[in-house]
Amino acid sequence: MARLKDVAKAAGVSIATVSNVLNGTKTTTPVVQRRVLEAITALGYQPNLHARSLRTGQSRTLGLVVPDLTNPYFPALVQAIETTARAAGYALIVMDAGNDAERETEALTLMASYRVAGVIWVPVGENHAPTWPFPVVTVDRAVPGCDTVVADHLQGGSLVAQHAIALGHRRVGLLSGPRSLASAALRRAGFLRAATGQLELAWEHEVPFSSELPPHVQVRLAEPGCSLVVCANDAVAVGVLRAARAAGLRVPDELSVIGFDDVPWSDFVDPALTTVRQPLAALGAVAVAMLHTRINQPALALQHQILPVELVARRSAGKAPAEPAPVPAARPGGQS
Amino acid sequence: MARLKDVAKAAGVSIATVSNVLNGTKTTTPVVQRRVLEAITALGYQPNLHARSLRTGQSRTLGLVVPDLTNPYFPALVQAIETTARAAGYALIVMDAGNDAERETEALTLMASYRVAGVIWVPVGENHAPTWPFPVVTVDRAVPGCDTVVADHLQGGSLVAQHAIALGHRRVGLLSGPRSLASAALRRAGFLRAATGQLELAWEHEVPFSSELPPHVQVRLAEPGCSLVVCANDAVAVGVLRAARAAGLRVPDELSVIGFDDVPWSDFVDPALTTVRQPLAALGAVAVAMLHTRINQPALALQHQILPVELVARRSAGKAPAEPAPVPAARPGGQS
DNA sequence: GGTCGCCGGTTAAACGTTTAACCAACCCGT
DNA sequence: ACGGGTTGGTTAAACGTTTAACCGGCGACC
Repeated sequence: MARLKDVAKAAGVSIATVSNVLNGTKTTTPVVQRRVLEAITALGYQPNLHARSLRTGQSRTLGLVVPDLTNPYFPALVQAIETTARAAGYALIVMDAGNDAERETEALTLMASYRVAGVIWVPVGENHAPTWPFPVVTVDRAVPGCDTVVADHLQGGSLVAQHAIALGHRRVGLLSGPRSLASAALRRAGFLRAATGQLELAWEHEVPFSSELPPHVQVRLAEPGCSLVVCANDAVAVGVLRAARAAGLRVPDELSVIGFDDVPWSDFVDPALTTVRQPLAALGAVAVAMLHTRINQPALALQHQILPVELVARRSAGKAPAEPAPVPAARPGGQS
Repeated sequence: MARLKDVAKAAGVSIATVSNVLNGTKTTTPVVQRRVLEAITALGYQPNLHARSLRTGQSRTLGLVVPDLTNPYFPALVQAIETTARAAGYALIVMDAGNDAERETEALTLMASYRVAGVIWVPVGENHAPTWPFPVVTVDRAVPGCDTVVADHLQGGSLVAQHAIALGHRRVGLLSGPRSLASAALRRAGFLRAATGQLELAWEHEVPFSSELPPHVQVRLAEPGCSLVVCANDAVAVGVLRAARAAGLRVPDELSVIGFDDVPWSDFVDPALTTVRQPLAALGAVAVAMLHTRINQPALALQHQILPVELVARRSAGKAPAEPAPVPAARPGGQS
């Protein structure tokens, strides 16, 4: 490959001059500038970023560590990160932690070897934050010493509750996600807060983020005793859809279902899922923006951004069915 | 960050010695070896790969260029590539071409600047193959000067036909993908070949890879005139599912549907899609293996591997319904 | 018209590695 | 006892950049 030296020789000029016109470090006379640029295109010169990084001590590479690329949540995030990173002049080294804390630290130390300018990190679980030799911004989970950008799960939960109320539901079942995950806990909290006084919690179960529902939940769904099931996840929403079908319950006529995440296929299942959309693209864009400013101004105060989510109403959640006179506890004087 | 020099000083030994024990270049006495290793862990030394690459002229980084990360086909592929690449000691720089040929070449030239050891490339469309300064293996599409690994779309097509025959179908509709894409053309060819003599092609339409079906196909599906629709894609299969539902046709009782790809959610739609699974993980693993050998032996003959696919039978395709005596064209003597 | 400052260019050092070339000491066989 | 091979270590050059330091010439200012 052509080196700076070759360009210099071809342009009849010193190697430093080529470097200068290349990055506009010093002013140059137009004629020599033209000669240099011509030589560059003629030789198809591409700067050696290894050499540049070595010399300048900074690199134009960002790292990205995610727990599991096949999680439908991530592709859109990764895409947004890659696109905005490249637009800002960074390339992206991606590593998959395989949902394993050990492989995750492995990945992060590797990132150190590659001398990335910074990394965007979606932590796999609860974690120690050994301090890394590069700035880190975490996405979706807060980690003590790091900048963070998360979706507003709390708001998401309350949006669900509001929607349920607006549709006229009274008794709802709740399938909440692993309590140990901050995001799941926040969704639950937001939902419960906005539900108090308006919605009655028929039952609640804590389930993993999966469409394979545990047996006791399946039997519960055979006779839900509520008009709406609020799910931790689009995946568990699909599980509920299945269970409902198995029980002969028509969705949404007899039972409404609400998911969370708006994964790409939530519009493909039948009925299409009413769910809460996470601002994946914005999450990614903000993450690289934060990282970029942190790289340039390491001393800045820690940032913590919370991005708004959005309820997308589709067919899986409909109006509450006319109450089958459900044990009229309060008799306001009507005939019984 | 700690440099080789620091380790050397801490261990009371020369910088070259440290390098030697680090990569086992020369034999060293056990005592000095221990001292060096201790110093390394004590200082938390991580080699500067930029410097190493600069010196050795080779890098431990691979590139990956894909048309669109949000395409459900890719995450599993990317994951497989990343995992096997890292196991082989490479990091992976990922770039999304945004389905745009221009951004794609942009990405590839950038890869040159990063001096990647080689790149794995899923080309966005029909293409010129300007020769790149690094080895390239393409996935899913053949490109003249490159090693290639593809799934056996031809076999996939014929598997579909065989399955249809086994289920007793006679008249089928075919929604084939863009003829300009080699993969789509192969699927079609494989299907038609295996179908001849056994299956009657009621109709065929060429559709884009999308679940939004063009209007004329929608009206066709309102009265399909066949017992099975073979789809170019899982996405279009979902489109067919929708149209069938709109037309009041029960799937699979009245109409069977077969997709292609086995995207992650094909098990989530209702009914779960019968489809053809592409060996995504194998594709990725083979791609990096090929690239690895090509990097080490540039002069080898070009490779072209075709990986077997697999039909996964789910609920969307069932037995052919008893023929409603469909205009008995051939009268074997029955009363007319 | 002499001097000062700027302008446009060059020279050379440095970044952190690897590795060829060199060297001292030691072991062994004669 | 002496020389040659081997063993375990060091010195220094090189990879392709950036950038500080240097320098000649030219225009401007007094």
